[in-house]
Amino acid sequence: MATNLEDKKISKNFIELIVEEELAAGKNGQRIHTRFPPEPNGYLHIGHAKAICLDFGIAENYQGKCNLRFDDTNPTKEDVEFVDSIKEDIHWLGYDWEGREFYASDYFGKLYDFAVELIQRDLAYVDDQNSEAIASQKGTPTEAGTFSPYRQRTVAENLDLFQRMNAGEFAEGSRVLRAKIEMSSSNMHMRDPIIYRIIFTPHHRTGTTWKVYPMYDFAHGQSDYFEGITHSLCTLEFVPHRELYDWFVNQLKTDDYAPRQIEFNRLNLTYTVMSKRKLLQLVQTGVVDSWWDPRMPTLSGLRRRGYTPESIRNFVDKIGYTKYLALNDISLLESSIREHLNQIATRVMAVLNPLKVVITNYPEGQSEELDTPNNPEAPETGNRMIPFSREIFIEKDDFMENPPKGYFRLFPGGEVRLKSAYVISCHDFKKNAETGEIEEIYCTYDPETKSGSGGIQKKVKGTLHWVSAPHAFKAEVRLYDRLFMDENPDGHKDKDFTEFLNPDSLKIMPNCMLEPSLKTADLSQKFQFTRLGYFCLDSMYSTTESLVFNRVVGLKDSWTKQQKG
RNA sequence: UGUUCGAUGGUGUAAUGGUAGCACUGCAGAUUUUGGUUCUGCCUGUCUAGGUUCGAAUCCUAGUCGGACAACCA
Repeated sequence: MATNLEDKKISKNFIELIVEEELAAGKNGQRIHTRFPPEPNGYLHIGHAKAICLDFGIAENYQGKCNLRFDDTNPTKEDVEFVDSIKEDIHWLGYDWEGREFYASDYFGKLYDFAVELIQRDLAYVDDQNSEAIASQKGTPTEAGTFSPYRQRTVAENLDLFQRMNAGEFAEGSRVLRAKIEMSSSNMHMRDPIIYRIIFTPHHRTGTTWKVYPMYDFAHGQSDYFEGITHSLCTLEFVPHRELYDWFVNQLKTDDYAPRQIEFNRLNLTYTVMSKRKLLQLVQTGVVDSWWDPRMPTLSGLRRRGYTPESIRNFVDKIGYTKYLALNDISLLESSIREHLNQIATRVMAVLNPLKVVITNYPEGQSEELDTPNNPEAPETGNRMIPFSREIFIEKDDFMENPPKGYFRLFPGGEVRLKSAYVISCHDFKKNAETGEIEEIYCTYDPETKSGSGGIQKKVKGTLHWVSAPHAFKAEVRLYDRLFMDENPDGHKDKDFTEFLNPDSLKIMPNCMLEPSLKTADLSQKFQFTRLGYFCLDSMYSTTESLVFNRVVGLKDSWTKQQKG
């Protein structure tokens, strides 16, 4: 059968192979239906993007459907705030659920009825013990559990009690409903799992209608079943839940159809943490400014940082789906965004650490407009004019009084080309006698070397970026580095992940000088600051009066690497 | 001393019994008005031991190592 996959890539992941086998066998009438089931208790991160791409991607590639279903079975943790951000992030990534927006809470009635049915079939009972007592009877992975003293209650008594639990007659934690399965199962999840608990916190959608709420295991598979899901894709830690998932579905099903749970490896990235709890901790302790801080691996953070949805989808496609617990190198993510931004970013000039250069043979008060390409990788984007004058700024790093071997930039007696302008040579400089700091440098330019003029093709080693001092405007630029200094910050048993926080993950550069065209920059644009990296406007701190730019990622820099080397 | 899932270069991922390939990283070199891009080359791999087979990364057995599992979380 023809799939959209075939013209995209050659190799398929193990889930696609399963799907194709089932399709070939005619399972479920060759229907493919997945779901993305976030819990609305936090912001989506790039690990969720991996799941989203799989869930929606499988549907897309096999002419199927993918539902969005909020797994909102725990009102004490969930909130509408997160529902909206989750929907926004999925759309931003480029996926759509075509109106099939569901909630586990949509099924509270059906789930309650199913629980009642299980009680009637003597497959569920009300347990009056507290959580400690229940836990102690659970046994351990190597020892069987023991029966609850309430396991043999009559159907009538269970029915009455469960109804009264939901009526609010009993305190939170005083009673639970348990499935009656097998206390000696080698799978802990099968040892009479709790399926309903009493919660009085109002639910974000159903308010105070319910006093009992289903547990994940009692809601997820059944919700899949109600929605006609064929493939319920989740992460590896749910492998032991599958037996229970199937058990409930088998009690529920009336024909051949049953959803199938398949587990894949979650995303781990070097130099970052991915758990919602830890990300929340970073927000609450003020390490970052919000869930959408540009250093966060959240989709909102990556978006603010300047990552494109294309680059994230591309990255996810490259790391693949397996059952191996992998730790993916962050450099692969960085290469994905560089690859995309290299194609689409407008090349502009910005100087982060300005050093004034006076071109002593350029007439005072004169200026001119020079032609420069917007993006050499995309010639169709055309050219624009940039102003040039007697005084310009270059990067402090681009001048050295005593340069080391292999330094291609400016030094006394040396010459360089100014990008899209002229070749200049340095004949003098001013140095602060006390601090030793270079304050100003003096150069002459060669009018014959104007870029694109067809004049003298002088060969110089280096080309520098620059801005015209009287035309440039000041802006703030924020440079980001990885949040953690350890490759696997939460992979140490004896050390807390916060011990590895990088104190230099944010560097604010308040006095950058930018070329005038950047004054009208907007949030939709991506830039390459020539020779520096990729940048975009910051959506939180930028105002029309004072612009703030974020560095998405630096350019590859073999010079710095060589120096440190 | 349980159950269960897994193991292919530094990292991630292909090869579905028939030439171990790709991407990232790293290292060289070429090109370049970005020390970017692009191009070329190089480095490095089937956890171990048996077995099945003409042939094993792939199948079988045992071992080693790693993960998950004892929330009224999802």
